[in-house]
Amino acid sequence: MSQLIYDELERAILTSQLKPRERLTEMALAARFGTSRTSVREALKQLELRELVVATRHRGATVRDFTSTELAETYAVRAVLEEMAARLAIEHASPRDIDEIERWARRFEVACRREDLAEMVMTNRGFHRRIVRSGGNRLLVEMVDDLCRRTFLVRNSVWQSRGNVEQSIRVHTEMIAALRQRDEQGIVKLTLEHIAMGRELYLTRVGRSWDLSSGNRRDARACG
Amino acid sequence: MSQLIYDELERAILTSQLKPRERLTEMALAARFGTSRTSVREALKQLELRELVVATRHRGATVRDFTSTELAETYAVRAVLEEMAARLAIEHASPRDIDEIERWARRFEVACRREDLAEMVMTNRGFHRRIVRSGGNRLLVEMVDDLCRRTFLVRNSVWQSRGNVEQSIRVHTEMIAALRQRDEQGIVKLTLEHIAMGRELYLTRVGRSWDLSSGNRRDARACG
DNA sequence: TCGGGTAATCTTGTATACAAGAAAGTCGAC
DNA sequence: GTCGACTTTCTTGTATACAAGATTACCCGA
Repeated sequence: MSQLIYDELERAILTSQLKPRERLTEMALAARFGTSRTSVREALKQLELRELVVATRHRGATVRDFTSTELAETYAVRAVLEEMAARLAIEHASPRDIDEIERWARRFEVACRREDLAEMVMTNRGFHRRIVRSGGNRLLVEMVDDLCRRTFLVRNSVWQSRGNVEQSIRVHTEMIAALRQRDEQGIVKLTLEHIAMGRELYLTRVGRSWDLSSGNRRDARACG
Repeated sequence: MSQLIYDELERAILTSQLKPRERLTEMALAARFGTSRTSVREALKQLELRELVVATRHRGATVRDFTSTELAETYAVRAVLEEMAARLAIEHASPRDIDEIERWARRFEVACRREDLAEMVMTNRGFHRRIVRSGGNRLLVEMVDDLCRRTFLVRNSVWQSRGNVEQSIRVHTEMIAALRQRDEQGIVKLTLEHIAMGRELYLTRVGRSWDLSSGNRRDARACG
């Protein structure tokens, strides 16, 4: 039951139905879900450990908004882990894996044509997660997924630009081709470019709009 | 309050006072800590999300024991992240950082001389965590720490061998020297060797003693 | 002696009650 | 009118009660 509440809240946060800084009080959620505070509490605890909300004593949970520094750190680690995942996928992905990856890419395209933002977020996540999964390291799947969750606020703004959507679709296609050809260098390049696109976007959009005020503008500590 | 219970349980698990497969019932823990089930419940939930225990419906939580495959996955990811951390440390560690790293190394040596296993676990953890922290990426600190937690059962057996203890102390010393000389290749080499040592140990010790029976002996999916 | 079914027990899932502490609103004094 | 202290309200922290399900133990029969 608390898992259902967690899933619903995660979905709401990832699709920006709940926005950063928004407050989530246990009683309000309990009323909304028609349950008691106990289940809500567990769901919030889980959200807190996954860093999607931040809880403060006697003030309740608020949807987390990441600082520029924290996002930079996330992208730096993601780059390293997704590069590893890409290499593993080249080595271990079966034809069936690749077929399924391609299905996710198609679902993403459909969502793009319908301009269904929530579905775009979910299918893009499915696409990338399926690639990592094909590498065979299940821990890596969890870790990359955790990192992707942290970048939700960027992902939502990414796809308000038609150009970025087109580029995402193109990169997906090229990644599938690289997988089929077992082109390790190719997929690593695409993966790193894809992540770099997200990072650039947060620098130009998020960075400029509200994060300069936080005064926390150290370099990203990216690796290499 | 639940945080105190969490800390105590984590410590007990990491130092093998609580062994894998051992059951942790909410009521028993509540009685032991002189509190109610509520706080215990939150602590257990946190342990579960950190993967130190596994909870099954209506049966309670048991200290997790990782399969050979899961440990292999952990070491593979750790290698990649610690390599990143080592490079960042070379680039960003200040002299004060390195001094503090050295202090942790000394505390570890003292613990070794006293053969205080719990203190050895904690100071070794502190040493490595401090290196990662000196790189400046705080997310990376959390992630590496999470991974280290998963290898507790190996770490405890590592240091029952005098030779391994000596080697750990030697590697620590060499890592500090590499940091002072900003020797990137050197520290990467040491880091990867250090992790490989742990992996070899689980293969020879844990792997042979009880995990072959699980029949789950796929390759480690290590990267590169 | 072994197997199956039933009942007792154990353990978690869920709801609620009470307490404490923080935030916010209000009243009064200057 | 504004500042400050006080009171009210809001929200979480903690304990407990009840329900449901799973396991376990036990008993009976073959």
